[in-house]
Amino acid sequence: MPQLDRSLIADLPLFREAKPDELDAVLADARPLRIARDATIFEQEGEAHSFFLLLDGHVRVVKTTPAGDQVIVRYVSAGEMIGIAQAIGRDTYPASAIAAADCVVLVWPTSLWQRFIARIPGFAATTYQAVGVRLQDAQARLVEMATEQVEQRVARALCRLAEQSGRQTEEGLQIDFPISRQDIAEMTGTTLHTVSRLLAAWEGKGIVAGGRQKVTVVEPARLRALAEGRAARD
Amino acid sequence: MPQLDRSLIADLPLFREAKPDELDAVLADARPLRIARDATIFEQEGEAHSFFLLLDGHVRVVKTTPAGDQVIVRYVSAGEMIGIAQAIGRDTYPASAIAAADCVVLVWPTSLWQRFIARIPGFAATTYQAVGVRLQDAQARLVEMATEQVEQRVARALCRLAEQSGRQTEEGLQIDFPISRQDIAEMTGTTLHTVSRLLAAWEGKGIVAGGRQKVTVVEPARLRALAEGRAARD
DNA sequence: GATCGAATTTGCGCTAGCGCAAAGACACGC
DNA sequence: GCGTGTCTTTGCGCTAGCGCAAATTCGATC
Repeated sequence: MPQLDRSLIADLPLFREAKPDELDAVLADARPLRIARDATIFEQEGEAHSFFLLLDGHVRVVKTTPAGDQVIVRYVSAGEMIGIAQAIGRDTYPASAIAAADCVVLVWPTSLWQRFIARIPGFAATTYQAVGVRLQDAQARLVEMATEQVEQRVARALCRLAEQSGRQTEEGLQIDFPISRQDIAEMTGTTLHTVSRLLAAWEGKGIVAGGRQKVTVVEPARLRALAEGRAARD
Repeated sequence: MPQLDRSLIADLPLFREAKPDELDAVLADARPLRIARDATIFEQEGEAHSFFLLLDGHVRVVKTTPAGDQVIVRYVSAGEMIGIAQAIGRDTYPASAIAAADCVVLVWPTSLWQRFIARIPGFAATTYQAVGVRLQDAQARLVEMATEQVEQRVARALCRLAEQSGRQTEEGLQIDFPISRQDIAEMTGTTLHTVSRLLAAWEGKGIVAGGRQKVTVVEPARLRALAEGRAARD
């Protein structure tokens, strides 16, 4: 059972307005859980009986088509909630969540959702706002998928990942969890082959550095230029 | 000034739980507005000073990229709200709204949003739920864009339009507002040329019937089969 | 009903990027 | 240290669908 750092949780925007005793009551209802890398947290179309707060690690949210293709809808970082399907009126998860690295989550039964809303001031507002942000994000990606070439989309995806979860190393800004070419392909609607070729080309130009399940952005500015369709000089 | 049918408005899910006098108070604050086809209701990146309820007509919500490409994010039918950017914490519209047919809308100044939330029970819940539905929809389209071929995407778009806004005619299920090949292309991330070719092919098979700014679905079942990737026999 | 402009159709060449396949490279367990 | 499986790289052919351009049709306007 991982040890909870109460003060860290209290600092989350989600609980900014919560009174300490209410927060404690709510935390007492939570079950902390360690989740190993690649383990499934919940399954697409599965019954939504829990919601989660990601305390540590990274989670990949994936949709699978009837044909079996997978698309990565988003990556979740610590401090965000996942599995809040019931918040938007669904009783089944619209996607699967898979630990992209070892994770620590807090789990509540769905039945407590209403109590959350009622007892934690600001919780509803923050949560619904987060849904709005996700909508904006999804629409932005829709526009990108519709108008941009593969190279641009991959560059953009890497920029996002590096900004959201980049760790500074001596080599550059490294993505903080294992990510394969296949994963990048599933974020951008292409194939791992094309991603591999692109990364190889960029590595040749010194923009990124690759590795097994690893990507490091060496020159963020040039990658961003690619992402925005500004032709990189040479 | 169009004449308001109060009972029609009161029947909307949005106001299902509103008390009659509160509803009247809120409607008194509204400015009804006729909007001619192709007129802009609000502009992307424009300051969000109003929100709208679409009473009649159809509205196209469009995002424009820096490169000038347009993508149709969704079509709005009567009874839905538009321009609720401030509800999700933005002070500028993330997209443009253009009347796809002659429209009647109710307009409120953004400053009244909080009053709406406070005075109309169920309004906040319904609205946020609608945002959730849009998110689901956007993610579903993202998956489609990432995994499906153009033919499938166009078939799907037509299915959606026909279901959402189809009017039964002797020829088949006709989309209820003027829609060009270009529009369909902007919904599906392709070009008007490809859409034209696809429609011509389908028309030859008797699945749809075309026309200038007009599409009629003659055999919905076969179109759906195409949309779901089930190979249509011949 | 003649004119004009916008929407649509159609042809043609071209290429981005997919699909398949095979060959490396690396991590991990024994 | 060795084997094994997974991840990655790379080559090669092919095609879906784009871009360009020209011809055509249809509505609207005067």
